[in-house]
Amino acid sequence: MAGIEDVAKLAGVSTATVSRALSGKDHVSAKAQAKVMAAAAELGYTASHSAYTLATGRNRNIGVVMPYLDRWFFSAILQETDSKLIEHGYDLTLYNLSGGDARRSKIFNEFLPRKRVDAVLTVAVRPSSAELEALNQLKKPIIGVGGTIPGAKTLALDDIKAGRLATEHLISLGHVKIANIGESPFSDREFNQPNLRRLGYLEALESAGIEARKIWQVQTDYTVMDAYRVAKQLLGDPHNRPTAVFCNSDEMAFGTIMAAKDLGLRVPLDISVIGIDNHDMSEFYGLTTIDQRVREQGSIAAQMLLDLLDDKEFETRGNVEETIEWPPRLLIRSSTAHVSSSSR
Amino acid sequence: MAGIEDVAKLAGVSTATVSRALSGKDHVSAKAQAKVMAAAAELGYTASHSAYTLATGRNRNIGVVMPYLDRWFFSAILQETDSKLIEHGYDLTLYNLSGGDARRSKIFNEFLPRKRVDAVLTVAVRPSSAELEALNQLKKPIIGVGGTIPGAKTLALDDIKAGRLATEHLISLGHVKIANIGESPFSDREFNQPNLRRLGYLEALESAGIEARKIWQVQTDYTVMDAYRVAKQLLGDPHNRPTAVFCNSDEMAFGTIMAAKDLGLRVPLDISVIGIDNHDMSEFYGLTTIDQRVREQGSIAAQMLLDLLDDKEFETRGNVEETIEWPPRLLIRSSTAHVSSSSR
DNA sequence: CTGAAAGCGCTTACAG
DNA sequence: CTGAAAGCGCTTACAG
Repeated sequence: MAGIEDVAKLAGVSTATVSRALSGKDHVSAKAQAKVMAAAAELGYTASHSAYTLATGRNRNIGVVMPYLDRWFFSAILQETDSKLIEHGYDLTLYNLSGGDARRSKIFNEFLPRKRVDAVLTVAVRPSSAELEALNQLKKPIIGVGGTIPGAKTLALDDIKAGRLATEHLISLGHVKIANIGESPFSDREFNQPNLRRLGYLEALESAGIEARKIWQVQTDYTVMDAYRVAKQLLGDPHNRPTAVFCNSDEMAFGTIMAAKDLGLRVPLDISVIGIDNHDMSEFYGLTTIDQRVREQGSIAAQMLLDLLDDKEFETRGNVEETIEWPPRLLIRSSTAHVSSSSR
Repeated sequence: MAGIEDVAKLAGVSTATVSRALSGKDHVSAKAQAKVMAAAAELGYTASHSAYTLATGRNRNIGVVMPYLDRWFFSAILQETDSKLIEHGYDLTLYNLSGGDARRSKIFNEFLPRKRVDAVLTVAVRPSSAELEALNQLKKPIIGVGGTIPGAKTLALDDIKAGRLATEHLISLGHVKIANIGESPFSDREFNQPNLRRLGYLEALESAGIEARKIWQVQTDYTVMDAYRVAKQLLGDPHNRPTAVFCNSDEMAFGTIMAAKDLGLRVPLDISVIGIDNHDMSEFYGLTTIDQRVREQGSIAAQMLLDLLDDKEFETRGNVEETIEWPPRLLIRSSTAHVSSSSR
C-alpha cells in the first residue's frame, strides 16, 4: 500500500503539497497539481483514513442505531439514509440493538464511545436514561427519526394525528363499529410507550360521540402473521363483528385482509380496513392507508444530520431538543368503503 | 474527552502502563492495574479508535457489501452477521450497492480503499473485473456469501441442486405439468447470471423424461407482486395450466399462492406450489420449500471471516478460492400434494 | 505557492 | 514490571 511519502517522492514535491493537491482545499500550482495527480494515480494511492482522522478529528462516518433490521420501516430508512450519506462522502456504521440487553449496553457503552463516528442517527430508539447519558457523553450531533430522543432534534410521524385521521376516515364513511389492532406494549419497547396511534383512534371516536369498546381494541406483534391470528378472532365472532378495522401498521392490515378473505368476508364490502405506513406492498393489496412517506423521512433525517455536521456553532451549542412533526397523509385506495354497502 | 495522558496523570503512571493495563495484553502489577482502572472509570476514558488503528494497523471494522437492503434475504444475513461481529468486538460498516453505477464505482474505488475495514463480506455480489481488481488491491480477507467471488472463499447455496430437489419433489408427487417462475436476468444482475435454479429444474425434468415446455418457464422480478401478476397469467389459462409451480424464491411463491386463490384454485388440491428460502412467513403460508437456512449462512460466513482475521498466515498467503456449497434441504408443508387429487 | 516540522493519541519494541 | 521514546500516516499553522 502506497503512502503519502511515496507519492511525494514520485511527484518530486513534499508531503504537504501532496496533501494539499489531493484535498483541493489549498492553492497549489497547476504544475505541482498535475504531477501529484499523476503520481497518485500511478501508485493507486488513497489516504489512510485513520491518519486522516487522527490529524483532523473528522471521521466521515455516521453511526446509525436501530432496534431491528428485518422490518420494512427500518430497512427502508436504512436504504435511504445510506444513499444520502454515501453521496456526501460518509460511511455508515450500523449498530443493531436487537439481541438482548447485554448487546445493547455494549453498543452504548463500548462501541459508540470509541470516537469513531461524527454523529449518530437513531431510528425509533427509545433510550433509557443511562443510554441517553452515554449518547450525550459523545458530544456529537444526534438526530432521531421515528422516535424522540430527549434533548436532540427529532423527525417523527405525528402518531396521534395519524390515528385520528385514519379513524375519522372510517367514521366519515358511516362506520360506527370500528376496531383497532395495535402493537403490544412489551413486544415493542422501542416505540412510543403509550400507544399514540390508538390514542388518536380513541380521540376520534370520542369527538364523534362513538363509544369505544374494549373488545375491539386488540394488541399483538407488529407482523402480518400475528395480526392475521388476532383479526381472525375479531372478525370471526358473528355477534360482535366490527364493520371496519384500523390497524396500526400496514403489515398488520395485510394480515387482517387475509383473515377477512379466509373467513369469506369481502373487503371492503363486508369490512373496511385501513393501515398506517404506505408499505411497498400496500398498493398491491389496494390498501387505504396513512402514508408515512418513510423514504422521505430517511432522506430528510440524513440531511438534518449533514446540516448539523456543517454547523460551525454546534461545538458551542451542542444538541438542542426540537421535534419536527411529520404530517400524516390519508391515501385512499380500495380497502375502505361506505358502511351502507359494507355491513351485512 | 479524556485522553490516555489524563488517565496516566491521574493514576500516577506512564501512558505505556495505562495502555498495557487497559488492553490486558502485557503484565502489569496488580497495584498499577487497579489505579489505572479507577482513573479510567473516573474519567470515562475510551481509547480513540483512530489512534489505535494508526498505531496497530487494525480497524476492528468489517465492510459488508450488499446490492439491496430491503429484501428479506439481505436483511436476514445482515442481522445475523452484525450480531456475530459485534459479539467479537467488530463494527460493521455497510456498503449498499443499489443506486446506480456511479455509486457502485464510488464504493469500490473510493470508500473501500480508505483502509478503514479489516475485511470484506460480500452478499450475493457479482463483481465486475474492475471491481474484483479493486477488491484484491485491498489485500484484506474476503468472504462471499450467496454468490461466488472469484479468488476468495465463498459460502453459497447449491442452486442447481436446490432447483433439482424442488422439482424432484413435485415429480415424486406425480406431477408432470410443472412450471417454473424465476427471476429475470436483467433485474437481478447480482445473482448468478445463468439461472441456476432453473437449470436444476430442467435437469430434473430431463432425468424424469418429462418434456420442458417454454410456456411454463416464466421470468419476473423477485417480488410477491410481480410473481402474482405472472402467476395469474400462467394459472388463468384453462388450456395450458400446470398442476404444480416451482418458484425460485418464497416471496414469488407467496404471490403465486395468492394468484391461485384469487382464481379460485385451491392449494394444494388444484395446484401445488414450492419455493426456495424458508422465509419468515413461509410457515404462515404453509409453504413447502427448500430451506436455505439463511440466518445460519450469515452466522457461518461471519465466523469464516473472523477465522481468516485470526489467521496469522493470511498475510503471506492472501485469499484463496474455495467454494463451500451449502446444501439445500427439502421442507415439506401443506402447499404440495399428489397430483391425483390435485389435477381437476 | 511550497516545505520543514509539529502534532493528532495511541501502541510497542527497547532498556532498565 | 515500568518508562522514555519512536513511530503509525496524515494535516496544517508557520515561515519563507
